[in-house]
Amino acid sequence: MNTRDLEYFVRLAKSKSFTEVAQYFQVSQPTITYAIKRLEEKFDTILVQKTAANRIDRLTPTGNVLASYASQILQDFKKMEKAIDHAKQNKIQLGFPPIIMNEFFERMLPQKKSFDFLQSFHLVCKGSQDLRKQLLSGDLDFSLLGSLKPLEDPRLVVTPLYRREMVLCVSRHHRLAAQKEVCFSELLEEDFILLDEHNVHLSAFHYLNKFHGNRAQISTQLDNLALIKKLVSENLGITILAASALSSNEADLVQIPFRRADKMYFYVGYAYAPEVNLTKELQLFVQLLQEMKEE
Amino acid sequence: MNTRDLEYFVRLAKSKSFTEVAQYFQVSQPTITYAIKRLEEKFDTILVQKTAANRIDRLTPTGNVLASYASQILQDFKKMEKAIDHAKQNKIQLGFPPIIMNEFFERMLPQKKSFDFLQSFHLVCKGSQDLRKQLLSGDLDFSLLGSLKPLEDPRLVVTPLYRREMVLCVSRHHRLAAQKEVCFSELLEEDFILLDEHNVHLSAFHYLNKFHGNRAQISTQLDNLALIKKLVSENLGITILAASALSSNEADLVQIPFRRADKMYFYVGYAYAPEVNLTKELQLFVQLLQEMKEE
DNA sequence: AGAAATCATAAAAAAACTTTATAACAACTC
DNA sequence: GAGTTGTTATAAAGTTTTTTTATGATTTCT
Repeated sequence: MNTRDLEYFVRLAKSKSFTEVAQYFQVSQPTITYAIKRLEEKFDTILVQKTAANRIDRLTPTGNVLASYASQILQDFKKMEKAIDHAKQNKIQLGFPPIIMNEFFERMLPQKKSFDFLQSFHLVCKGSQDLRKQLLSGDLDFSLLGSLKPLEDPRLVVTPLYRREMVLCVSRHHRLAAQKEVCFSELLEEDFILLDEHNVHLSAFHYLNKFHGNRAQISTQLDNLALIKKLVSENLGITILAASALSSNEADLVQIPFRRADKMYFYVGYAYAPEVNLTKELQLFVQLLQEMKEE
Repeated sequence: MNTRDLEYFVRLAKSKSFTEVAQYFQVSQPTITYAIKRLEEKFDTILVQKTAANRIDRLTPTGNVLASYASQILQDFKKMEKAIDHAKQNKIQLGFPPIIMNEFFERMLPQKKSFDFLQSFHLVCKGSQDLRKQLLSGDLDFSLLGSLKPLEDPRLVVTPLYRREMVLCVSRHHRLAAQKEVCFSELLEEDFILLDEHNVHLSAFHYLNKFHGNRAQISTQLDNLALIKKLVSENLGITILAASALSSNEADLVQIPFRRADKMYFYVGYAYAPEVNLTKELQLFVQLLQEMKEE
């Protein structure tokens, strides 16, 4: 069976016009008519309900089923093509949320064995939401993920690793720097410097802010964690981070836990699409992650 | 692109001989040669590594990736065909483990609204292991599942509902019938009458038995829950059931909880393949299940 | 009522796929 | 080591599948 027929049909299911589909694929109109006929014959069913005037009325139940399965299958074809492209380049596409990346290198690089082995990976550094999408579309083979809720996704093979507390991060010269604990309500007048959209930090801020009546303001949003730390260390604002996102040598930064009611956790795990088979390199990497978890 | 080429390739990946594949599909040998060539051209990569003598040495990395994705996709095609067949018959294939079925009808039938609406379903009553397989192969559209561990499966959309304690079930004339609690070690000499393979009850028995040194014996295995109950009520043996599997009108049967260390739970939930879209009927059914959960 | 748009069908053309026939080569066999 | 067998590749012919062109039937719009 030819997948082109499925492409025609999936488009038809949306556009509801044979002519439009033909134009879209730059083929003649009978091409579409015959393609649908072929499918109807193959599955021995009527897929499209027509009006008296031979216009498309709507899809039959079987048509709906076919449309939903076929569009999934076509996506899987694209995924497959991407996976083959990755294999050609001999590099595994590996996703890494920025905050986790920090922790990973902080901990792993001293052991240096992680260095050479990262050569077989191409690192993609993005927010967890984007990473998840890219896992599903096949752009990534494997990814670390962070979330404010325990990780799960029925479409992926997800393994949780550990969780870290979300903490307030301020300059050591900040008025709150000496506090043992902090409540979000004490921060309503502060300048928040946060990672931009798609990142968990922003969600954590919004969640706490909503809880406290949306009275706090974001002053700056950046896409660069290092820069945020720089700004905070110069006391130009404060930020919210996972406890692990701070390196030991950042003496100008102070992290303060939130009070009970405002405590949030950052859940870290890894995920991959069920079709992906873990290469030796990935298996090694998973082992490394597991070791990291146990520390 | 023609899926036949993928079928040829997937077979080739296993058999490692062009000739064998050709014989298997009852086509001439050059057909296979050309099919592989087409794929190699399409993906612009070499899929099969040959020896000097043009024999197959092994698959290249891209070949491996293609083989793994392609076989998944071919399975998905079969799934799609089955789903279309179900839609043709206008019946949703619904899986039901026998013990859950009992609880469901016990609770739902008095409300009678569940009756007419079951007409849109074709019920398949099997052990949860089989049901899970059939969900994956597309033979089932939706299924209830039971398990001794909290339900999960990355390949399915799984929703947990509730759990029930596994209990010992004996006749009211049985020597233990008056006991408030029982330890598996007290049962080593008993005649166990259990559901046959693929059922959770058997696993529960094996688990407890192993824990207690495999000293107990199964006397009878049947595939019919009603018959088991009948035999137990006539004191011909004892069995292990989920607490919910007993109806209120079965006065001859007594259920006894296990002692702490021997306690096991039966987790109940429902699952479906991610491609399935829930019809109105299924949505209603899910609602019913959720209500059942809350009681 | 005429023009424009939609889909269906038949016949021809083009493209894709398979077969037949044969060649090349290595691996056995005696 | 010459002959036989088993393997895959290639070219050319043949077959099947898909697309196009051309056209007709019907409806909708103006």
